[in-house]
Amino acid sequence: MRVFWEKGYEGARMNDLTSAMGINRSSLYTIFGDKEALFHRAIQRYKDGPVAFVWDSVREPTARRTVEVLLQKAVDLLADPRNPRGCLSIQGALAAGTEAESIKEALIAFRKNGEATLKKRFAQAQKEGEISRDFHAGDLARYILTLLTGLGVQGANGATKAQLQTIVDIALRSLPF
Amino acid sequence: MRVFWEKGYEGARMNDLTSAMGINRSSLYTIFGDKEALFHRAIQRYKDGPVAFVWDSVREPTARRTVEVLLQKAVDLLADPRNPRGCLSIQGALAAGTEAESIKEALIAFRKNGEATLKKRFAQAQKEGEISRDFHAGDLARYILTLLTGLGVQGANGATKAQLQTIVDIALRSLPF
DNA sequence: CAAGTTGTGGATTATTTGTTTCAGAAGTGC
DNA sequence: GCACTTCTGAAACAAATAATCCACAACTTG
Repeated sequence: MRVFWEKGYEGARMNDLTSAMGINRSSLYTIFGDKEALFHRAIQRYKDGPVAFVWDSVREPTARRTVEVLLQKAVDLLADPRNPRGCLSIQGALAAGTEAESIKEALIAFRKNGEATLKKRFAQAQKEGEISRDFHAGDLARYILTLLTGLGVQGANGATKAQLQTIVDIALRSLPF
Repeated sequence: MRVFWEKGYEGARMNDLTSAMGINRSSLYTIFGDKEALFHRAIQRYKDGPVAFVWDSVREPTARRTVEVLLQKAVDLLADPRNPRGCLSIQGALAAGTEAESIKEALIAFRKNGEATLKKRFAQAQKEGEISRDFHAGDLARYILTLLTGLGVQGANGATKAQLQTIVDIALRSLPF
């Protein structure tokens, strides 16, 4: 997961993967099948681990709090020096070679999944009266996800934690609802 | 430019490039040198053409108007069916293979350039009293650029023009200044 | 038309990629 | 201690890559 996170799908060479895992090339193939299968496992691990907060955040008592937690944890993740820079779902999507189309689709689906989860949370907030019904819940979700992915690219560019924090502060101060 | 835009740096094979340009492989090498040199020419063309509006927008009479024009033209560009999806500077940057480091740096520099231009515009707006001095001009520029790159990823994901438009509408309605 | 420049196609090189194979070492369970 | 599974290391493979070379055609220019 960490290697794919750092180098993207095509950027990660089998040598990088085996040496990072501390196992032999032969073993890797008998255990995981091939590179693509391994990558899908890595995405799953990424979703269950480092970015689980995206799916957890919707359990906050208010939609506003959800967004606050979401963006704050994104800053923490992106600025943690123990992690590769940026976001696996963006870093990996570059897989542009026509053959890697399925990789790209898996990552887009991954992001759409997060978007849908957020949309549901906003719809609930509208039922509860926290958010005006003038908005479409899906639009709000897409807006927040745009901020989130933009933040990911900024992190990959080498933005400092303070800079990421300021971006989030500005975004939160001017939340549309 | 169009091929790199669509497939990224490593995703673009020499065959794609020669057939898109309608010239021979030999000719390409004698004219441009190698793939990397060609890519730098493509970036320049991208900056002078499709995304020139980023550097033009700062000439709008107000900072608010600058941001409005910037984001609006981004939507137009990303939704134009004649263009590849997404943004060359993002699509290409994920070229992560260690050898392509110089490519990544060139694209980061490209984006930082846009950020600096925007920062200058915001600083001027502060001098003129349009924007409160409570902000740092650089922070605002980074915030807008975060939105812009996020928009680029949304476009690459296949968002429709209406969806992109709505994101921008929300962002503009809740501009921090 | 003739001389010289420029582009062409095809073959070729060296390198790198993901993947497979296989004999043998290391470990495990009875 | 012996059968059996699991892992290892190294070699090898086919495919694809960027890049080079060269003889020949096409064109431009005087």
